[in-house]
Amino acid sequence: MGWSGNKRGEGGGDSRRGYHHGNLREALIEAALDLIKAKGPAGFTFAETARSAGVSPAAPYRHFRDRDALMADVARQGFERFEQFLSTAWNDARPDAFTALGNIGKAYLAFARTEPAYYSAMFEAGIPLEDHPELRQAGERAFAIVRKAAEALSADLPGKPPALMMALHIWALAHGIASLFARGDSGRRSLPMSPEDLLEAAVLIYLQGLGHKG
Amino acid sequence: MGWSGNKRGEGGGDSRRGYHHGNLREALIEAALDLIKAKGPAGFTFAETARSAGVSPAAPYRHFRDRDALMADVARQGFERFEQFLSTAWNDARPDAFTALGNIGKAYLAFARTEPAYYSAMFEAGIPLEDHPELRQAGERAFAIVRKAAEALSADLPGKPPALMMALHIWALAHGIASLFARGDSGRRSLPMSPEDLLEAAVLIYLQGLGHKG
DNA sequence: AGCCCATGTGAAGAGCTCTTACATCACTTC
DNA sequence: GAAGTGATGTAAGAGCTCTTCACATGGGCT
Repeated sequence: MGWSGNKRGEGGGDSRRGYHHGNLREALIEAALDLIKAKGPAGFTFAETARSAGVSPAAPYRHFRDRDALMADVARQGFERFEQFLSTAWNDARPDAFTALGNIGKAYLAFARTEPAYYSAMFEAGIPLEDHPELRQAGERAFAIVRKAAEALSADLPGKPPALMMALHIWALAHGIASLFARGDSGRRSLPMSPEDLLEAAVLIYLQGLGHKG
Repeated sequence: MGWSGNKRGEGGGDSRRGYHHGNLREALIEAALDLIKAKGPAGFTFAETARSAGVSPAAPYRHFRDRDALMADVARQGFERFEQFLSTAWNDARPDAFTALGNIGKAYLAFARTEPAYYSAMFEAGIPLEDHPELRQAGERAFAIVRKAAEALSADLPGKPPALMMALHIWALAHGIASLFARGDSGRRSLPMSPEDLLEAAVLIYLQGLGHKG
């Protein structure tokens, strides 16, 4: 697991000084991200990733079993960053739960917009979750942030609506808006308002429907 | 355009007696749908589609410029069916607008579940809309059904909230739930309730937030 | 009947995947 | 420190698939 350190005693931006790359695993993931960003999740091959990282086509097989394993690792890393991102936005319900939930929504859309490659790998690459349990777990950890927020809000609402249901509704709403309207810069559809405003309005209406005092 | 009739006279299920296939374009689309259903939108190739239709690998190039053109045509056909599906569910606001909107939601999820191949081609294939204007138009015609429903509901709500915004919210919600929870039979995540119930509850809460009398 | 062009075929070139044998380096052990 | 050892990368190649060419076929029009 401890794959974080670069083995060469670094001294500069010089990328490959010797025979060994030194950090090929990370370099492959970065190359894959660039290719996904440029040509979509289906638009890259194992050999192309190797070429892009400056190694022979056989080298990646030392680190990943096949293309899907690389894609799954990109997605797993994406979910971990996503969890961080959402957790920072939630910021332990500060200044208050309602505002913090709004920040989660903005963070969700910001992630989809600024990290389209991760977002594609996570949600659109079609990786079978049953073959990659660690990927499923990473996704559930990210969802847990939204669920925690829903629990905090539920406590202040009349009748204490089920937090899991609220979390699923909010996640689906954010995901739907991100998928349909906030992908890449060439937005897929024109809108009368920004995706962020659209999501904020939806969440506000939804919470009012649950008895939140606007 | 008149591509409906089979040119060869005979009777019988015999598929290709002569040199020409007779209806290759439609056969390729059907083969592509089967392959998308089996292996995902990225899991088929032009040559494989040809093989599946029983012709040589070069034959499809007479009907579609490349793989993307075939995929775009599948998606366009999918949007047209989708529009029909939603329109039937709406049924001109019968028996009443609220019930009919619920039927649209159920139809949305039913389409995603029973036609996963079309759904994948429409929303997950990553076809650039700017390259295929007829595809964008087909998508907008389908969205217009939801917008019509939103307009009917808005008229009965206090303050007449903007129908376009309502339609976008409902579409995003349905799309998010379909993408996350109602894909294929190997559902991606376990749920405490069916996707249909989840969506129905969300729409109900949302409309209550807009002042709908439950 | 005969021309014409839409439609389909077959062969060839390019690229990808994955394997096997070998080369090189980092770290350990004496 | 020097040799051993395992991890990491290279080179070469078999088998496959995709895509493009020139060529074959036959339905429809005059």
